[in-house]
Amino acid sequence: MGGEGHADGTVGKALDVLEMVADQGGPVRFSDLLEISRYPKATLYRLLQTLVNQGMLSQDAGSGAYRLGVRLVRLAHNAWAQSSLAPLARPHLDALAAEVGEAIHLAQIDNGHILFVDKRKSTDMFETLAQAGRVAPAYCTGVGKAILAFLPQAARDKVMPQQSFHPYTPATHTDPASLLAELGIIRAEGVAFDREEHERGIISIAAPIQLRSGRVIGAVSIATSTSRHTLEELSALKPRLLHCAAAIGAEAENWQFPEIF
Amino acid sequence: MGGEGHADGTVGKALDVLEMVADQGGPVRFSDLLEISRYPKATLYRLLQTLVNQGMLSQDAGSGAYRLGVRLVRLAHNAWAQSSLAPLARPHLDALAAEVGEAIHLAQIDNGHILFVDKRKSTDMFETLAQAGRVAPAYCTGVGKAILAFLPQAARDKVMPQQSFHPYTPATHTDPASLLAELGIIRAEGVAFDREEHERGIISIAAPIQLRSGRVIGAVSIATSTSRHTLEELSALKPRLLHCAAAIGAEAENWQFPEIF
DNA sequence: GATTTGGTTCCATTAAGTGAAACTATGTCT
DNA sequence: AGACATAGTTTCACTTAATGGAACCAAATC
Repeated sequence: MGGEGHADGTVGKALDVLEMVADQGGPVRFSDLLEISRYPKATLYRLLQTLVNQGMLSQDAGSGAYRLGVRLVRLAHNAWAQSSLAPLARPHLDALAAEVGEAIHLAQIDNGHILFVDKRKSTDMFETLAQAGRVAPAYCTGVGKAILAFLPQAARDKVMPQQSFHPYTPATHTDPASLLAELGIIRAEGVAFDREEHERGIISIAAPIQLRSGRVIGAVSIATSTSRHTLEELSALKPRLLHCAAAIGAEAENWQFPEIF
Repeated sequence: MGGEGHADGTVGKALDVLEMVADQGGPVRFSDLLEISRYPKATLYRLLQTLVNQGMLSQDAGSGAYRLGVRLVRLAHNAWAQSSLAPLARPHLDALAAEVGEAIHLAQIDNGHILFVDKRKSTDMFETLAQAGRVAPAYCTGVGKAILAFLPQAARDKVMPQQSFHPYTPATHTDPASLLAELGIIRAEGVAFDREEHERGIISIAAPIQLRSGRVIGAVSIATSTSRHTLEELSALKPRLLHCAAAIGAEAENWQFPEIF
């Protein structure tokens, strides 16, 4: 089983194409996609047609270029509301943000990558890479490491090979061994630090959000810049952060099944 | 109630199922979906499996209930950034919001319904139904009517039958004829008013965002509550609103094809 | 211990997706 | 203008994948 291609059936292929368009980050022409994908011309063409038909993609009138359709925005609104812990964590993040006055991030893991589902920004003075809906690598972010550390062995084994270990900064982990070593420490301490591993000058302290069963369902972090605070100063916020994470976890507990009728 | 139905191929069906889950607004069990959908058991089962596999749905560990997957949030982030006019309109909305101090909405039309793609809220004192990503009917919102009014005949004919004309308030249009009549007035005036047609106590003034070619690509509105302002007061903001809409339209003009590399 | 309810798997049937190649529409070079 | 490439669309014999009725299994419920 290779690195990628678990495209089950036609639906898988269609979604694969959708993802390709998403990755391009802008309008893509047919021939560009043809080059990137391994699908033959006609097949790709039909898949695109179908996706456009379905409103998942929209086609530029003039150029014929493809971009993601607005239907996705609508679906995601629902997804965010019903599937992420964002709505539930909201008040807790607000409280934490008000108290510490720094940027707060809420993240979940998605297929080996970190997905930011909500955030509060301290001030627009500096801008972290992260925004709600954005993705980031797990191995070099506070939230990522916090989640990885508390993942059950099996899940971690599945996720580790998905990490690229690209050295964003001199402080970035560049191999599984050193990361695993740190994960051990994180398990012991209960929080993870990002020591400018993803972005130079940006540091954070992160805590996993867990259910009583121990299952990790996400992470919260307090992020700041080195010009504003030191790691030690962040460290001082540990109790407050853990409290917030615990509060969110507790609330997630009795939420399993919002009974519909 | 169905209507709908133009499910092309397997992909269409899968997306149809996805939408069904989205509509439920929460975890759904297999049998619930089985009841709602016209698909046979085995077929529905496989479709769900595929979607879960693909991360478009996630399945609750304990109950086996389905909900929308986080992958959607990720995709939507891209969709929002690349396919809506939100990023481009951002500074203009900020400016307008700062100036008028009321709630600003930016919307596009999607399959006959209004999709809010961005907003600025005046104060959290009152909460409009609208939020980024949310949908609302076209026939009873300011932005909706502004867009409908300037749509080319053919497009409008396609969209009108999709309106439900549900009477949210006493002021809501309840038939195509009265709506069409107002659309004429809106075309003449250049702006649309929401006179508590969707939500009691909420009024707005909306302007279409158009390209030089005349094509409508969205609408901006200034919304407020009747307790804060009258329609006449809103009317006074018309020049400022039109200016904002024009500015966004002008910017959208030279944006057609952001040249990728 | 028997029966219902909710979910999963089988497998012959059939429909749907496939893709090489032919075709059309649009530039672009000489 | 004619020739030539380039980008996108359609065709059609072929192959694969989706279908769904029915059987099956598991866990609640009688």
